Formats: sequence, C-alpha cells, structure tokens
Amino acid sequence: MKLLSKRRIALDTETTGLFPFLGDRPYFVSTCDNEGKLWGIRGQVDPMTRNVSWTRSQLQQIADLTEDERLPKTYFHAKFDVRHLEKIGIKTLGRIDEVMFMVHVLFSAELIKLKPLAKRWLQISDDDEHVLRAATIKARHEAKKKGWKIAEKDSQGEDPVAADYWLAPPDLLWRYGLRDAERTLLLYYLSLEELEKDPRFLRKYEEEMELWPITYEMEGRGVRCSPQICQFEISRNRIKKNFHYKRVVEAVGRPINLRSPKQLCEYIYGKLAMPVKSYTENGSPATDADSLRKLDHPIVSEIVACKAADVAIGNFFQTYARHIRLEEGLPILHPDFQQLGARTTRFSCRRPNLHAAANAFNTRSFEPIQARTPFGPRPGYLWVHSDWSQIEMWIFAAESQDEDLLADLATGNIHTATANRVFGHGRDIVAEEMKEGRSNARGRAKMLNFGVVFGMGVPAVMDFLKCSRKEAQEVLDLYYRGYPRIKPFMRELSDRAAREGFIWNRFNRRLQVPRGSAYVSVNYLIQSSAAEYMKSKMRWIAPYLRARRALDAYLVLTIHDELVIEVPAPLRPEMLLALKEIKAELENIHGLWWPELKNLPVEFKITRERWDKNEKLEV
DNA sequence: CAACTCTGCGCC
DNA sequence: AAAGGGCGCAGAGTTG
Repeated sequence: MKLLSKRRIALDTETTGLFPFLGDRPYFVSTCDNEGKLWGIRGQVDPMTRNVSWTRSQLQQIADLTEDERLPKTYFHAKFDVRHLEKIGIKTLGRIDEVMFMVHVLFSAELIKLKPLAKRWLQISDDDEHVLRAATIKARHEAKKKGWKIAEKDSQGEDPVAADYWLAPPDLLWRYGLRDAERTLLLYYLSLEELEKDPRFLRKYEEEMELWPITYEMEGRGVRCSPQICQFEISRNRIKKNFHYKRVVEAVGRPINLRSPKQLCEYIYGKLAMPVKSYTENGSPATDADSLRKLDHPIVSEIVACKAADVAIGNFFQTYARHIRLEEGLPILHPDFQQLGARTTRFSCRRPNLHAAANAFNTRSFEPIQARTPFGPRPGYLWVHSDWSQIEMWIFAAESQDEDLLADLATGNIHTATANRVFGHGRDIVAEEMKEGRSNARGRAKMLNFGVVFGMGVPAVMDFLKCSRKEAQEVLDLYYRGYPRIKPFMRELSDRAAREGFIWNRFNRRLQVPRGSAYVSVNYLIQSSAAEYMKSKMRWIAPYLRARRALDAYLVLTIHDELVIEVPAPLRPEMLLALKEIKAELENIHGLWWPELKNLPVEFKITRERWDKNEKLEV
C-alpha cells in the first residue's frame, strides 16, 4: 500500500525570491502524490535577514522523496524547484517531468501559467492565491514597521509579494502551497493523456526532457561578468548622458525626461510643432529613434545619444551588475534560459536577458551601445562560438524547395545574388552600382530576404523604401518572380494554417497559429525549424563533451543560431580535433530535407578575453 | 502601494 | 483583404 501511494509525486517550492544563485532560498516544500495525498514542510525565515533555516530532520524528509531514484517527480517549473533545492543541499534524482513542457508541446500558442491553466482545465479556482496575496500585502506593511527585511520591488518581473508569502498566516500558506502541488499533478495526468494521443507529441516532449539537464548544467556553469567593467561603463555612460542632456535642456529651456514618451511628445510635436510622421500602435505620435530621425532636426541626435547612454546604464550594465555573484573568487552570472520560452520552441533568456546584450559591431543603430564588454571566458579559458550563417534563409529555401534561392545561398553572398537575380535580371547590377558609387539593389534585396521570412507585406515595403503602394507591390512581385517556388509555398502553408489553426514542421512539432494571422505560419515554420535544429545539436554536443571530460569544455550560452562553448586556453590539438568533429556535426543536416542538401554552413569564432572582441577561427 | 498598460529598445 | 516573426526588460504613467 505504501509503495503504491509513492508511485509519483508533484513538488512545489515557495522561495524568498527568484534568484537561487543570489541567495534566495526555499522556505516551503509541498507535495502531492498520485492518491491525492498532500504533504508540506516549512522552514524558518529570519525576518531580519530573510535567511531560511531548516532542521536536519526536515532536510532528510525532503531528500527521502527527491533522492529516491525510483520515485518519478513532477514539477510545473522544474528548473526553479530543483535548483532551489540544490541550494539547500538537496539532490534530485530519478525521473523528472516538467508539466510546462508538456503543455507547450500540446498547445504552443497558449499562455503558460499554472494557475490560469488549472482554472481553465481543472476548474480549480485561484481564490486561494488572492486570499494569500491580500494577507501577505497586509503582513508586509506591518513587517516594514518592525524593520523586517521584506522583498523589494525589482523591475525584472520579480513579484515582491510572492517572495514574502512566508509573512502570511501559516494556514493560508499551507493551503496555497499544497494546492499548487495538487494542480501540478492533476495537470500532469491531464497533459499525459493528451500527449499519448499522438506519438509525435510524446517524442517532442521526451526530446525537451533530454535537453532539460543540459540547460540546467549550462546555467549552473554561468558566465564570467566583470563588476569592475560594469561600474566603469556606468560611469562612462553617465558622463555621456550628462553631456548630451545639458544640450537638450538648453534647447528645451527646462528639464525634460527623455524616457517619457509623453514629455517628448509635448516638446517635439507641441512646442516645436514638428509634423507627425509616424504613430504608435495606439495612434499616439511616435517618439522612437527612427521616427525622430525622420524629422531631421538638430536636437534629435542629442536626444538619441542621451537616451542611448541611459539605456546602456539602466538596461544593461546596472542590470548585469545586480546579477553577479563571486564564486570561488570569480564574478559569475547565471542566466535563466527558458527552454520553451517562445511559441516557436526557441529558447528565451531572462534575468538578465543575455540574448539581447547590445553589440555595437552588429547593429545598424544610430547610437550603438556595446554591452558585451563585461562578459568573457573564465581565466584560463576561451569561448568558441559557432554560428550558422543564414540558417533561416537556408531553411526557407529547403522548405519551399526553391532551387534558385538555394543556388543563390550556395554562392555565399545571398543578398548580392538576390539583387542580381531580382533587380539585375541576370546582369551584375550590384557591381554596376558600385562603379557608379550607389548601392541600392543589394540593400533592397537584403530587406526582401529578411522581410519575406518575417512575413512582411506591402505596407512594410512601402515604409522601408518610402515608396507608393504600387511600387512596393511591384518590388515584391519581382522578388516572387525571381524565386518562383516561394509564393506558392507560402500560400499553401498559410492556407493550411488558416484551415486547421496549426502547422507541423519537419521535426514533427505542431505549432499553433493564431486565428486570423495565418501569414505568420511561414515564419513559425522557419523559426521553429531553426530552433529545433539548434536543440538537436545541443543534445548531441553536451553528451559529446561529457564523454570527453579531459577536454574540460562546456556549453555556456545558446543564442538562437549561436552556441558558445567554454574551452581551456590555449587550444590544444585534441580540442581542435573535437571542434572539427563538432563543426561537422553542426553542419550535417542528415538528409532532413532531401539527400542532395547536405550541409548548413557554420562559422566558428573565438573570444579570448571579452565578448565584444572576437576573431575568426578555422578548424 | 500594488497591479496594470504603454512605449521604446536591445538581440536573433 | 492585409500582416515584419520571435523574445525580455526598463521606465513612465495610470488606476484603485
């Protein structure tokens, strides 16, 4: 009987915050077993320090469950709970199931949060949390008066109230915490039933779970991030900001908050009475850098420069500095990768979002920011970056089976080839323009190549080329004529998406397509295929490196079409050999589209000290 | 104070 | 007919 009741459990933890690597700790662990039995255990939170203490016997009781290899464990956000438990010395062994992934595999377009899901699917009301929240908010006010250390508001999406549920009356916490474990287990069984209806669902889920420990380890290693460089960049940008701000204030005649679209509007379109050239989604006059630049006024460059310095400080360096922790003498930052962060199955990255670290060398921004300077390999290591060149274009060509696009990609200079095909009609129009000191065709071709993959329509082309509707339509038609398979391919896919509400990609993933926006299915197909290709390669690389521990090499970042591996410096012959093998595997499509299409080209780069500086690497 | 929306902006 | 896809995050401003 006892064995039966322990067949499967769901676990949930309440913690003092979202950052296990920065010292937040679990103070409540709850479980629900497959007979519906609920159990919880609560640690002591010191109100002055927010430190959590557990007795030896309490830890043992938790470990008896999580370290039991034969007991499968179910979570709603497994990485969060497992990491927090790891930080209080509790291992998690045996099978792990992640309900969030199950739900994503089934309904990629759904918003995935535990309570709304449970409310909708299980008709479990979310009242318990409302009650708990209200009680916590009240308790927070009183705790503040007593000088207790309550969670502070943090603009990174952290919910300070949730991190303070320990302040609420214990009975509420018990009821609430236990019910989340219950929700999780119920959703698990419900999702499992759905997954079992199609072997492709189960397969995708298993693939994600195979990747789960790889993501977990990658985050666990983290990246070096220098707090000194962050501070230096903050000071440097403050000086820059002040310099430009002074000029702005001189022109405006009074202080103005440039981060406020409202104040900017009042000045630009009110006081200066500049003509409004573009609007936001909601119909108010736009004040973004691109719109302002259209106005061609000397104050604009000052505003843009000032804002850029402000963004550099606030969005990048300060944010990074907050996440750095000294570990064995090294300043390390652990990003939080969401393995199914996007509807298209892409990873996302948060707290901080290293997918968005500004790179001045790559941007076409008016006022480029370099936010990568603090990051780099640990001492004694290098970063090797792999990067698929034009992977989405290759997939677009392969999926549409457009041999002309494929041939142009094979030239290694896709945008030039497109320009010559679409606008030159066989002539080398790019070379001709170069001779005359113009370069119109290639830029247009590049815009079209990217734009079409994104689902760009006539209005976007009009905006880009600043031309009439008729001309924009003509340019698009020229493109479709150059690559004759593309239009029918897009049409067939969109029609299917409109009919069925989803599409399947070549990796057997089902993707939900929002009703009324069937055109996005083209992008979903391409983006998801690239994402799955990346994931399949991560599932190959991680065991490859693990099996060669002597190489001392680790995955540290995954950025859509780029992988970063930290390897010992300098590169030894056996490492170069391994990199050669890795490169060959990254390039190998294994006949996924058709036998003649063998490779997706990969480039390697190397970072020696700082992420902003890298060089080509031939292996 | 908490919870929300809007805007803008960085990346692939 | 009419549509540039996918993210995360900071700060301003509004609402109750």
